[in-house]
Amino acid sequence: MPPRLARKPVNTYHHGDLRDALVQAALAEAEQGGPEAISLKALAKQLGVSQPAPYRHFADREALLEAVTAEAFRQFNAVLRTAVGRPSKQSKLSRIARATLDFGLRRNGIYRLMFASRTMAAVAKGSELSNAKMEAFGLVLQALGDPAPGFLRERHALTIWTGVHGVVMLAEQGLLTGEAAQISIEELVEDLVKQTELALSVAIKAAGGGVRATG
Amino acid sequence: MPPRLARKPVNTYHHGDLRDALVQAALAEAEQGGPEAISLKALAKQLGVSQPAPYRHFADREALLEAVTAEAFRQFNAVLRTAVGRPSKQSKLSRIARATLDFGLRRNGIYRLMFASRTMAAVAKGSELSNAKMEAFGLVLQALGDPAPGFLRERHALTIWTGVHGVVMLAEQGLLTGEAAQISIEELVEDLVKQTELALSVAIKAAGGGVRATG
DNA sequence: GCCTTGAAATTATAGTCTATTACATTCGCG
DNA sequence: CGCGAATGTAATAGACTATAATTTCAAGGC
Repeated sequence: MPPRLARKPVNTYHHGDLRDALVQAALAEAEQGGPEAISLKALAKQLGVSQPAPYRHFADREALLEAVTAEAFRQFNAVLRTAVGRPSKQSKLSRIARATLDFGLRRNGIYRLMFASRTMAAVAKGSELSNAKMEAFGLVLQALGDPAPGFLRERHALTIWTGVHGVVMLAEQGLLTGEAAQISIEELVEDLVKQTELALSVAIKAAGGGVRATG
Repeated sequence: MPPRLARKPVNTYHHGDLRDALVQAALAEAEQGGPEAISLKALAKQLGVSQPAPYRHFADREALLEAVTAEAFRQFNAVLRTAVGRPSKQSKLSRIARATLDFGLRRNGIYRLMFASRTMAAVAKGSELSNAKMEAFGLVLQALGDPAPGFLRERHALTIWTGVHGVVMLAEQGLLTGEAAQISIEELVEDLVKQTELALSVAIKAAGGGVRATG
């Protein structure tokens, strides 16, 4: 008397949802060992299918990596949205910077998949992946708040984003620990945020006293 | 009448300097396709030796990558030293930031080898590689000039370094081009430099008006 | 000058991974 | 029900890392 499973008909020839299972399993692998830890063969074995089965769903390893990266961006964006939405005494910019830092350090394998692998470079815009990427940037833009004119906001969004990105990557390399850095990573990011906010306010004033929110 | 070659006895069973040849050839490969483009087998073929020959000189692929990375850092440091030393109207900080950006974009495969691969993570300090890495940071520190007390210099050296690093990595991902960025990469770095210099001068004043150079 | 010795290569081979081809099975729609 | 598309398997080829056993060569002691 096999319990009627609404989905996932166990013990069938067909897996049921191999494509999604592959993406999820690969994401778990990447979380541990980064992009290079993803092996189609190992994933197939782990999921109990034959070794070439994944090729039914992905043209090659790169195609799987792309799908995994898109999923990673979706999770990242969810984290950013939470950070932006949560009420706090800190500025939105500070919250989003901290959230990015946290994600980048805790889930570094995935972070590297997203930002430091060759996979992203060859991606067509308009693709699932490209869109997810753009959304992430949009969230940072949004975090800078309304008071600045568009081009200033963008400029400073880029500054903060690249800064945090650099902190994450160098921290993972061990370049920010040990005797080289008496300053903590968190302090460094906080510095970054303050610098950006300072520079933004200066720029706004310079742009002519009474600039209003432009959207 | 074969021309007497001081070294490199062509056509001998022993290559002569396979180790160094491997490092140089691997560096060339990495320059094109990044760390993952380095294949011991391909290098052996290219250099005209048998496939396992490289293992006489490197325990495994990772050991070669480490040696290559060390060499890459030596070249990078030479570039930085040149940038610092060259007389210019721009600040040292600006020059070193631009030099890093230029290196990171032009020789991105190598840059990724140095800063965005897993190789660096497991490196013992005191090693050839670790030392080369530390020297690079020292040069950035030095670029911030004398007027700041040590801890402030370090703080801002980290800020500028992480910022430029982030710009390079995101630019390579295509995240700073297209409609997303109406600002040029060079402008972004210049912004970064100015922000850092501004923040540093503010910090120095805050630290108590008449702070002298402390070395 | 020979002869030992060790470094630096070589051939042979095992094992992992990506990827393709040809064949088998199942789902689902008419 | 039955047929075609989707999804899976088995078999196989080819690239790469790595190890083991063997061969070549240069060089120094006697």
